[in-house]
Amino acid sequence: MDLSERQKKLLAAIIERYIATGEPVGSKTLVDALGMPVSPATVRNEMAALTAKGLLEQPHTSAGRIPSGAGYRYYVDHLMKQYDLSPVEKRILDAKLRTASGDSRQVLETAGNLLAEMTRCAAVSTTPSDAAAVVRRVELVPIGARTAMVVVLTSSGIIKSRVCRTDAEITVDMAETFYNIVNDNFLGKPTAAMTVAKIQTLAVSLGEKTLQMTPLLVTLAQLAATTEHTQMLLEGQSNLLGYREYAQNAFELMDFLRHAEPLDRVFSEAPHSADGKPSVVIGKENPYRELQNSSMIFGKYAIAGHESGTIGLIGPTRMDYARLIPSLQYLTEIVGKILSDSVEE
Amino acid sequence: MDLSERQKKLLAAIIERYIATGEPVGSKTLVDALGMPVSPATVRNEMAALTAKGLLEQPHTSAGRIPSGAGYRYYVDHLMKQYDLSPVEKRILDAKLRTASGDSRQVLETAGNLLAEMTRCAAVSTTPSDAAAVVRRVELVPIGARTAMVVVLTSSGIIKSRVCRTDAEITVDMAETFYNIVNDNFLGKPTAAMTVAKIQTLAVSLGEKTLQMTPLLVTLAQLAATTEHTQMLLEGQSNLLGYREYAQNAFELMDFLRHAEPLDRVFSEAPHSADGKPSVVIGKENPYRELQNSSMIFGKYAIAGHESGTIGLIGPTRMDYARLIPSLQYLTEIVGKILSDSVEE
DNA sequence: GTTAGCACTCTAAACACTCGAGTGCTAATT
DNA sequence: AATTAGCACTCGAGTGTTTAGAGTGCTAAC
Repeated sequence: MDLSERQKKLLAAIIERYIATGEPVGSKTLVDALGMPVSPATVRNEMAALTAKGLLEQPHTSAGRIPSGAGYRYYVDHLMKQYDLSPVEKRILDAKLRTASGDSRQVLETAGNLLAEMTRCAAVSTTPSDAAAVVRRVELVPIGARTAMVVVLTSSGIIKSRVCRTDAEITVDMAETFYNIVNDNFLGKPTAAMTVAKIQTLAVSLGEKTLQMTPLLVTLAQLAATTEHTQMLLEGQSNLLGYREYAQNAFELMDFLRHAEPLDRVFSEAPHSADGKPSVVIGKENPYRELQNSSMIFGKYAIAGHESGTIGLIGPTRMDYARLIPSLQYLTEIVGKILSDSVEE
Repeated sequence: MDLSERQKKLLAAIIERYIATGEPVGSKTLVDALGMPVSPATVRNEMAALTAKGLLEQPHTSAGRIPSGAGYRYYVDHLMKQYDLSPVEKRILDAKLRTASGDSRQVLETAGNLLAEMTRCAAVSTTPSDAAAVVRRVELVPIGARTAMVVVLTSSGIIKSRVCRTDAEITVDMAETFYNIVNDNFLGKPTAAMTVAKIQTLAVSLGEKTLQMTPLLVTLAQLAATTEHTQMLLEGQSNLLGYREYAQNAFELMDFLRHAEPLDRVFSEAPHSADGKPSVVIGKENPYRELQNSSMIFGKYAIAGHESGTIGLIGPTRMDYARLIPSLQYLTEIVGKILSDSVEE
């Protein structure tokens, strides 16, 4: 698909104007607003050509043009000039995220909130996960006579903890047995191996002594499960209501977003550029019907060098790609950096 | 306000029908649907009487009646027959909540989700808090050479933890100093006393040795802060989009809900019945304009006997009070019970 | 006290009409 | 050969009018 220089300029102008206003762009408006050194008629001819190539669409005969999916795609791939965040904005983001640091979920939550606020889109993110992770450390923190906190640390730096209540009192002896069981059976093994089933067979084979501590072990298994099963976080969905294009089917989309599971699949199925650049999925390119008049931008964040989770944006197809892509990219970077901090080098 | 038996019956019928259909109820429809042993004309007379008393309203002269705020209020206070959850439903709720147990936030989140799902309303909840809480225990869990997890337990049973990274290596000696500082200064004191400012003056007075551990102490202060500042959780806001009455101003309401702070105030300001029954705020009774065509039902849950947080429902004024009130009540009870489990007796 | 009957009211839907932004084509201009 | 002015045409959004129907209030009869 080759376009003349003028066509490129025009296409970019049309798309940018449509993104800004949300209304079909007509030839006259375009010439007036952009001060192009040509007449509306010329512009009309070019627009007809671009329409023929499938880059523009006409809602009806006597309306202006709006970009087609292919139009956006061409724009994103070839025309768009990305607008990076200013150093000041970056510093503000940094600061806000740092204060949330500590719990990965909280970092992602604030990241999502910031992103939603900045972009007026819905922000989605998945908590870190690493299927190949290995159990690196388990700790039992006494809280009360019959309550303890179980802490798991994996090789990929994920830390999870949960409070657990046992039927019997937790003695030093019992804690020791717990550590022994853990050391013998789970340390250095993949988290996936630490299942409830495995623990039950273990409890049987070890006999009476372990009976009182099954709650502890079960909690451990549950924690292991959460390190694998990634959670989805969704922020700022209400932003979408501000856009004309969602006036009718807002409910459908929101309902879709609320059921995290398919979204999770969207991310893993979608093509993602290898080089750390965010991926863009535009309108109909999307496999799910509910998302076909939306676009998504998403990128992976890496903890200690491993791609661990995704942060994404969902908004109308006429989103401001030129600004949002760099914003998202910066955020994935900084989130990765912050989350890596809790992993030992 | 005294009504005849027939008027009561009629009012209840009108409200219930309006709740179900969302459309103004006319005299004929009412007689047909309810098989009342009177004619539409009689019903009309009674309706006129109820309108005169301010319990019903007419959108326009030739439409049916809809309940007024006062009408709902009368219904909720005097007419409504509450529908409890069935034992089966209760058991299902129980089970689902139990699996989330461990982290109070997670319990509330699932509770909110379940509530939203069941009621098709938005569910709000606040994490437990207790201003009078005292620091009962602090633990430092080693994670790596320079990473540790700080755990705080308060007298009201709130447990919070966060991972912290220090500049220097964490030695046994250092941990001991940390415990000493904590024991001497914070244990048994209110969480509110454990502020960053306090910690800084402390660090100065104790000199060099504590310098390396300020990150740990700061984390501690942050944790203390989170035990006081309650968080708001909001689930199922998209449910609201399903109702006709929110067609236009959905955005306004959602935006209001998203900014948790005022909602927090709503809960604390609103009158709450003393006896553990949920409170109901109907339409215009609400102090905030954005909520004035919504109703709220909310109740407090208690951890170990102390009222600790709120769970609430927000929906259109024509919500199904008869079912939602008992559902909410049951949920506050069970959430309180589950959260109390992690507190020692 | 209840009910049938009837005139009255108001909304929502259907329809006709106008206005204007925008188009595509053709012929003139550079 | 590319550009542009001119012009007839299209279509949607907005406006006024009409009509059907649901629902009401009132009166007089039961």
